[in-house]
Order: sequence, then structure tokens, then C-alpha cells
Amino acid sequence: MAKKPDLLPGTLDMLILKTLTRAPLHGYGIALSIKRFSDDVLTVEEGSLYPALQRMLLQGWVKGEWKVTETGRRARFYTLTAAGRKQLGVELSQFDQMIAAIGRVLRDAEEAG
Amino acid sequence: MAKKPDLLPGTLDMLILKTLTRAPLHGYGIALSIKRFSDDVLTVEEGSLYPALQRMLLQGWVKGEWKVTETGRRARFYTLTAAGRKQLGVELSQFDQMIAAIGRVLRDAEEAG
DNA sequence: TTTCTATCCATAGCTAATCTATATATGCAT
DNA sequence: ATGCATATATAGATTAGCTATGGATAGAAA
Repeated sequence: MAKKPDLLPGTLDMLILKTLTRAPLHGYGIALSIKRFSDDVLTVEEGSLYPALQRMLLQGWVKGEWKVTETGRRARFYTLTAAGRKQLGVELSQFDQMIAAIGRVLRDAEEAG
Repeated sequence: MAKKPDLLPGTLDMLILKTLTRAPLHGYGIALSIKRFSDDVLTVEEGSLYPALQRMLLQGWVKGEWKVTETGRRARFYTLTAAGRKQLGVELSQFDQMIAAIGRVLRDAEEAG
């Protein structure tokens, strides 16, 4: 019985980048935001999230800054960079293209044989 | 510069299963069919395709039979089993759910914070 | 006061999926 | 004879994501 995945592989960076367009957030907040916006369908595990954020820091898509939350905790807040915004655009358009292509395969068409 | 992927990870089995609902096909034919139906957006590499078919044979989602093509070549033709048909249903509904959830994250909503 | 839950970060190690590269073989056209 | 399209297959690398674990703190509950 194939286990239900927490998210669609290959979409995590896009989801994080998109989330950061709304407002700078710390890691935990990003995970919560994605969970809530998706009505609990998408879950980002810590073991996926933090490595992803590290990768994105290295690529310069986000920058991180230690701050204190409203509730008095220290946390690293991530902000989208210009490069990150550009990358989001690339990923969005590739994603749309892929989804459209998958739709054509899944749909019953008569042509293209 | 992130390289453009050949397909969305996690969708290959679904695409293969769907392709086999149209007609039994050999591996090479499956790859061609997906490429054509997707208007060349999705490419299934041999190194992805054959291992995937092996996995699916083991799980009993497809069965394979050596035959000869119209052009006189030997090739292994794959047919969908009942279990494969069921699996396709599962994957399709999970996929739809995921895509809808991703859509909610990507869309600019005001709620759910 | 102790315990639990929620908030927050991070990494090591595993697994699974996909891609790159390579090997083999044949029918057909040039 | 050379090359191209057809056809199968595996080894090896890479990468993403998950499991499991570790740590720390605030606040509520017991």
C-alpha cells in the first residue's frame, strides 16, 4: 500500500517562496502557513523544511535574520530576495506548464497518437 | 540555475498507468505516448522508465508479455491489471487533492492565517 | 512544581525517485 | 558501411524528502 506523501516532490521550494511573498516568516511559521492555506493537506516536516531553507540561503533566494517573535522567542526570519522572486516566477511557470501537460496525458484525447 | 526537470517527481507511475488504460504498450511506446500527449513537455528517460516498470510488475499493477511489434521487433508489452486500475484511481485522487491544495497556497487568499 | 503542549531550531542517516551514462541489439534507409 | 530510429536494461550518482533525534523555552494545566 503506497504511503500518502506529505507533499508533491519538487514543489517545496515554490511553496516556501510563495509563502514569503506574503510576509517575512520564520521556519516554523512557514510550515504552519502552508499547512493552513492548504487546509491541512500539505505538511512540511522539519527534516524537509530546514534543509530546504539552508539550500535557499546558499542560492541567495532568501536571507535570514535572527529576531524575536511576538511571543518573546528567538527565531530566524526569512525574507525573499530579488533572486528569490525571480526564481519563484521560473518555478511557477514550469509548474503550470507541467500541470497542463500532465492534464493532457490524463485526459482522454483522441489525437496525438 | 536550477535545471528544468523532465517531469514532476511522483507522477510517473500515474502517467504510465493512465497510458496503459488506452492500450497495452511496450516501454518505448509508453515513453513516446507520454511525450506526444504532453506536446513534448514531459520526457520519460529510459533510466526512469524501465525501473518504474520493474517496480510496477513487482507490485502487480501491470503484467508483461514478450511479443513482436508490427515492425518485426521483439518487445515487452505491458497490460494494466485490476490492481493497477485501482492504483491509478488512488493516485489520481491524491494528485487532484495535492494540486488543489497547492493551488490554494499559490493563490492569494486573505483568510486562513 | 512538575508535566505537558506548543513553539522554535537543526542535523544525521535512511530511502526512494529520477537522471546520466552506458551497453546491447536490430531493421531500415542512405 | 554508416547512421538513425526502435527497443530493453542496468550501474551509479544525485537529490529530495522523511524518520528520528537532539536541544531549548514559554505558558498552561495538573
